[in-house]
Amino acid sequence: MVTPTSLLNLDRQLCFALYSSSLAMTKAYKPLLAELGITYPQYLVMLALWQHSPLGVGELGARLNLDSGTLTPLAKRLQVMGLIDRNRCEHDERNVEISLTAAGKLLQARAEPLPLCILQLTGLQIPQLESLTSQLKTLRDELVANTQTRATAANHSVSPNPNPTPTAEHTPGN
Amino acid sequence: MVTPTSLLNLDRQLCFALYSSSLAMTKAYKPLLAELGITYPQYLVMLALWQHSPLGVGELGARLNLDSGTLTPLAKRLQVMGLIDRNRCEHDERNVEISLTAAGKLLQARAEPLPLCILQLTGLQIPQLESLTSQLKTLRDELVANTQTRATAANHSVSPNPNPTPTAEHTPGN
DNA sequence: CACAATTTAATTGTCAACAATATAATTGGC
DNA sequence: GCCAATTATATTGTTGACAATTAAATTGTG
Repeated sequence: MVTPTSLLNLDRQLCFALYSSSLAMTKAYKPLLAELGITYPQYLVMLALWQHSPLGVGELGARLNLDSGTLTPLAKRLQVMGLIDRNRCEHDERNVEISLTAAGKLLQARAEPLPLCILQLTGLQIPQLESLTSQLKTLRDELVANTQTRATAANHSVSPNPNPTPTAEHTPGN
Repeated sequence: MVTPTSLLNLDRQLCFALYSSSLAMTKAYKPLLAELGITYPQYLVMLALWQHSPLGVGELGARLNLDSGTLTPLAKRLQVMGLIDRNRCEHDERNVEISLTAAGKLLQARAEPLPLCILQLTGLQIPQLESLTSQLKTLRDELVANTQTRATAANHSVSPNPNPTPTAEHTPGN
C-alpha cells in the first residue's frame, strides 16, 4: 500500500519535523555532555540553575515546562552527583529549594563552549539560529496557551481555546 | 545567584526551544489522539504505515529516526490493539514486516482532521507552517549528518564531521 | 482555635528513547 | 559445505515525561 500525497504525509508534518529534530539535537549534545557526566535534560536543569539559583521545584518546572514527576528523580540524580543541593524551605516546608553546589557552579565553565560547538553542527548562521529559536518559542507559547492542561484546579488563564483562528474548519486536501 | 546574560541563557538556546516546543506539540496532540486510543509516538508509526505498508522494522526506524529498542515494544502495543500485524519475512527470516490491519487502515479516516485541528492550535498560517517545517527538516538532516553514531560497523557516509564550518572555535562571551 | 480547601512535592505506573548486548539468519571467503 | 563476519531484530537496564494519586504543610473562614 502506497499513499503518496495526503495531509497525513509524514514529511509534511510540523509535528514530526519538531519531534525528529529535537531528538537529533539531543543526540548531537550527547557526546559533548558525556564529557561533563550529565544527560541532556540534566543539562537543561543546570542551564536554568546557572541563570538563577536557588529555584524551587515548581519554579524550575515552570521555566522548563516540566512537572515534579519528571524533576524530582532528575534532581535526585544531580544531587547524588554533587552538582546541586535540595533543601526544604524554612518558612514554607512544602517548598524544596534546589541550589547549585560549588561543583555545580564550576561545571558552568566547562559548559561555556557547548553552544558554539552545537552551532557548528547545525550548519546555521547566527541570524538563522535566532530566527528559528524565536519562531519555536512563539509556537511553544501558542501551543501551551491553546492546550487545556489536566490541572486539578481551574486554569487561571483566560480560557483554554475559545476560538483562536476561525479559519478553515476543513479544506479540500491538496 | 543571578546571571542575566550569557551564551548559556536558557531562553536563547535553540536546543531548549526545540525541546520545549516538541513536548508542547505532544501535549497538544494528546487529547485528540486519546480519542483514537493511541499515543503520539504510536501516531507517528501509523503515519508512516498509512503512507507505505508493509514496512520492515529497520525501514520504519530509518523513516522515523528510531531504533529497534524503541520500535519493537511500541509495535507490540499496536499489535495488541489490533492496528498492525508483525510477521517474519519468508525469504529472510531476520526481517520483520509490519503491516496495517483492516482496523489500522480504517483508523486513517479518523486521523484525517488532526493536522488541521493542530494547525489552529499553532496560530500559524500555512506559509509559516511550511517554512518552519522546512527549516526543521534541514536542521535535523544537518545534525544527523554531523553527529557520529554509535553504530557498530563503519559509518557508510563520507565522514562524521570533518570540519563543516571552520569558524569561531571559541569567542568572547557576550 | 478548628477544619476544609488549597498548595507543593513526592510517589506510582505506563509509555518512550537509547546504549549495550544477545540471538538468530544470512552472506562471503576459502 | 564450513565458518567468520555481517545483518536484522529483540532484550535489558537506565533515564525521561507525564497522568493520577498521595502526603504534608499552609491558608482562609467560621
